[in-house]
Amino acid sequence: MIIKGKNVAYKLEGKIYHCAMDITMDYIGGKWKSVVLWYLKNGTHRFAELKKLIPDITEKMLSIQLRALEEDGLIVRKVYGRKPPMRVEYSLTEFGATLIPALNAIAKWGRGLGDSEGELVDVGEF
Amino acid sequence: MIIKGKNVAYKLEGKIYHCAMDITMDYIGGKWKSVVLWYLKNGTHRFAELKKLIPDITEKMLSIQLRALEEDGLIVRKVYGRKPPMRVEYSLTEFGATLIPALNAIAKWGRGLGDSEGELVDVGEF
DNA sequence: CGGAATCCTTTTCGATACTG
DNA sequence: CAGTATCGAAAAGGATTCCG
Repeated sequence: MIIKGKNVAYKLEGKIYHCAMDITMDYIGGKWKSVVLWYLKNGTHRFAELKKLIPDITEKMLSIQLRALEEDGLIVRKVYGRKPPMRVEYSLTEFGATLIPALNAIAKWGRGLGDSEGELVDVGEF
Repeated sequence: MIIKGKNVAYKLEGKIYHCAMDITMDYIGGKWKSVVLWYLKNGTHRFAELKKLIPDITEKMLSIQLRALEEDGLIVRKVYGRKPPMRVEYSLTEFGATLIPALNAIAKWGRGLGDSEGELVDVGEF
């Protein structure tokens, strides 16, 4: 990032970013985060629901992603009940909701490509 | 992705995607691709120019990312001259240009966060 | 129900050195 | 100038089992 002949960068939470893309990608990058956010975009979901919506993710990965997203302040985790059959719900925070336009743009491009170049396949066995 | 009670997915170049986010992320995900695309968005750049614009990337990584982006059809590589002091230019393809709205949305969010929460630091030593 | 623990494999990343 | 080659470290991802 070059401003008026000087090399400058953003410093955020101790990390240096030379480019705004980097910042966003640090929040939504990786294989799963954007997908999880996508499904939380339209409302609250429980752990098992997310696992069903994202069949290819393992529970371990889902757990890791949810905790990372929570640490970043993008989602909230709410626990109902304290004994084993408990209910945990995840939803976007207000901060997380600011990502929605970007998420929509990303999904729109993917959908466009999928519709024009790809084919729909049935994966009903899930 | 659930349509009328059936589980369907996109199949694109042999890969299965359950979610449109996935498709896009396959093209722009990872640590460097989006940054490279960002700098090519506004015009052609040479290898060494990109290296300067993205100080933290190694030549190896830059090379790998550029080849991956080329394989995906997002950028073109043009070589001028065939003997060692040669000139190689990279630029977005028409297909790559369709990503610009999404890239803009991603950068906008990062910039917003950087401006409100981060600080600008001088990294003039580059 | 909603994970955590463990172990393992795969992929990515980075430093350094070298080349047509 | 624009990369490759090589190596090793680190991170990401996956399968399975177990637990409050």
